Amino acid sequence: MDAEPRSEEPDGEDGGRVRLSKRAVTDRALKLADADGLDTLTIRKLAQDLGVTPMALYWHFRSKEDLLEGVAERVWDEIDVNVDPAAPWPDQLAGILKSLVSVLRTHPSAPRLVLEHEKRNEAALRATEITLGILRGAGFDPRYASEIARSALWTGITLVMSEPGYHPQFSAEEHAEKLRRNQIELAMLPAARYPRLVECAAPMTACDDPEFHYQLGIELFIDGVRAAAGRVTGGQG
Amino acid sequence: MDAEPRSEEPDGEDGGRVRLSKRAVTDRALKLADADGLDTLTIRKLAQDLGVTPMALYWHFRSKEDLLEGVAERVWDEIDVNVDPAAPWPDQLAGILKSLVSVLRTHPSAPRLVLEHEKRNEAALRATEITLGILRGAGFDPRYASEIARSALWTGITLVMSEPGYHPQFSAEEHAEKLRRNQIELAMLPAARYPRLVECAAPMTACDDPEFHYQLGIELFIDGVRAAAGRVTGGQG
DNA sequence: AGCATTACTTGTACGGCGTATAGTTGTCAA
DNA sequence: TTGACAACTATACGCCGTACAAGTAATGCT
Repeated sequence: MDAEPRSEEPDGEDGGRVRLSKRAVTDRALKLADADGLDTLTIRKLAQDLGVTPMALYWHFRSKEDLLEGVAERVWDEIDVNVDPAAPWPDQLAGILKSLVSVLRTHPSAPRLVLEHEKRNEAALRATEITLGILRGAGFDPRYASEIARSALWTGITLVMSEPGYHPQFSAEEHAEKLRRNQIELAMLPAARYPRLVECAAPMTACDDPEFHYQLGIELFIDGVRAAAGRVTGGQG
Repeated sequence: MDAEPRSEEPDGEDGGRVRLSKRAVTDRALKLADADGLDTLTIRKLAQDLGVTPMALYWHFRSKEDLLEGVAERVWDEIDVNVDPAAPWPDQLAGILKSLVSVLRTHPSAPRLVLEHEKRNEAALRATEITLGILRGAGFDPRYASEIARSALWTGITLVMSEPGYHPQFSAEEHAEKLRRNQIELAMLPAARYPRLVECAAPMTACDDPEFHYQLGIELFIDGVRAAAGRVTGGQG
């Protein structure tokens, strides 16, 4: 069940047949998912890409679900949870969030992977532990700390997914086309009934400045937590 | 393409054959999805449930995607966007959010439906218009208003999806079992390395008081927006 | 009344999916 | 040389969405 090859050094030669490994498979899977979209990733396609039979993957993984969990774990691994423990807690919290967001942004498929395959793994546990530590240090009790830690994770995920025009499955041209149509669609709405939508047609659909989007999103969250802290703790725990 | 039966009154008799309609199909689809989980909903199953051949549904919908969009629209329709225009804007915003959350909570499949099928429809447009109106009234410029309106929608969706133990596809018993295992798993972690997780094992996994979850989530968001308002507007626009 | 048209529904089939099961090969210790 | 075992292949099954074509009941026109 848990078998893994003990041959440590498969070479990089393209010609020579290379044994598969869990890592090799998840790497390739993530690359394919990022390139073509998560739900066009099939076992058969991945196997072909790796030059093996579909069933070969089932030696390394129990199921497709198991495989995707492996990919999600790979993503978690990339998240850097080191923060300056001397900094004020809101800055520490923001630091973790930024780190999360930056990883999710580099892998278009990552948000859905993390969202849909929430099996616990080492890296995820460590990130949660650190986040909880920051919040407990800020004076929140376990109940609040848990709620807010969960909220932080979801904030990071949805920040990336809600970036206007986030549609990993589409090419750049399709994407631009979609944007144009959406903008026109909104702008052409009857201004009498939808004055705000017409007025906001551009910023509702486009995202000329992603940094604004992410900075505002993180600020919104941190300020919310800060307000909660003021309400339920004695101040700077 | 846009055909719809004009016979207005299919009776409620179980014995008599009743013509299908877009509404009848989406109703049944939502009911099935809520009961058994969104991704066990197949065209064949839905058709059997309605007592017709799978292909019968393709008279009313171009594709499964089209059908699901119809279901999502149905969900949007249920959201009540009436708020007291005399109330302070944070209360108005919270009102909309609560209405959104309450609908999503009554339909376990709704969050994913709304999230994954974001085609614009009448009801969604109206909700967005009103939200934008509140934010513009609060003094936010179109860019901020757009960002925050989007953020409000995502906050509502993720609030419901992040309620501990939200797993619509599982039965009550499976659900309880899962919770128990998760809690034990966390509580049994090495306390030296994961002190916070061990300490928060219960509130991280269970949700004895859903109201706390939702109230805190909404507060977090509203307070964040309030802080942003203080920063970028001249106060209570 | 007769008939074409429209509105639905069925029947059949195709290609693709995840994966169960069983068989084949390469590697290496004894 | 042999045999055990890890790593993979071959084949097949039962799902899925849906294209295509044929069938049937109700409706509107003459």
